Amino acid sequence: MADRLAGLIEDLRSRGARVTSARRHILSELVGAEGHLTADELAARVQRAQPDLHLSTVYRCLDALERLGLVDHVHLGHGRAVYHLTDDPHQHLVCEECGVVIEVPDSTFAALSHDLASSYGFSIRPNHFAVLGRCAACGPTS
Amino acid sequence: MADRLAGLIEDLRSRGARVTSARRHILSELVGAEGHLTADELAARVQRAQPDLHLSTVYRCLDALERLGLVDHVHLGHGRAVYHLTDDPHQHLVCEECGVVIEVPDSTFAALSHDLASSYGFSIRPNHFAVLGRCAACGPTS
DNA sequence: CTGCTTGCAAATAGTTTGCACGTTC
DNA sequence: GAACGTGCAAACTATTTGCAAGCAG
Repeated sequence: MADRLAGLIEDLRSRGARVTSARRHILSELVGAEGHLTADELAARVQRAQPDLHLSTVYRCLDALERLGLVDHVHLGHGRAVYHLTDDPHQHLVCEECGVVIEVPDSTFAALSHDLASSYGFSIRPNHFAVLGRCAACGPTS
Repeated sequence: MADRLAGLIEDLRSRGARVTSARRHILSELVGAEGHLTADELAARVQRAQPDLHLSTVYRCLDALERLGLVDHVHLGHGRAVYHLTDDPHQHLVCEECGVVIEVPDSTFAALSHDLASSYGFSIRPNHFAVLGRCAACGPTS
């Protein structure tokens, strides 16, 4: 876990981006949470250690990290986006009833991805879409 | 086409909802456009015939129509939602580069839907998610 | 006529931006 | 010390809501 963070920091540095306190904390929280954090949540968590970190800084950091390819975001339907690290590729199932987010391996979408490529020439962007529906606990759509 | 509109109006009436000028126009535009309209676009089109129709009314109408099951909306990633009629079920592929929306039949997702149901007990909500990626014209993710 | 609908203005949520100051390399 | 990053306030976009007036049933 500490190794993973160290690797990410190293990535940052090696691509010529500056390693700041805000970025270090944000990456650290993302590693700790294993993804799925909104900008809000991320700000709240980092602020426990660094109270004057502003929400807009979180957005700018995430934007920079995304541009560098370390982070990606997914829109979960009703506005708010969640951010996660790009290593450990996965897709998201979101329950519209209870809001739970289930991670599923990329391989689940391999067949679909292939079909869409051959039928429509369309390339799915990995890690960047959420599938909406209802989870097992909430039962099928009534 | 006129028949389709008449059927929708009838649906409205039979479920006890009031048939207003705003609702009639909105349904008419949705039929004419074959879906994929944002609230903005919808307002602009209806305003050609009924200039004082307010955007908030469009949202309220769409909300009512959605509650009645005639209309559904999809979030295309960066905020704005598009609305479409619920008959003629289909899914949406959205190109992140050029924004084009490609409709594909529900059947394309049948296998995925089945897999997710059996592996995770998760029921995909039909017609309510968009798949992001890149269209044939824009080429695969660089 | 009674309540569902609408127009309008103002509020909200999520995110972005301008600018002056602080920090990293 | 030059360029990049951050804090803060204000702008912006998409959508929702309160309220008084309007129209459908």
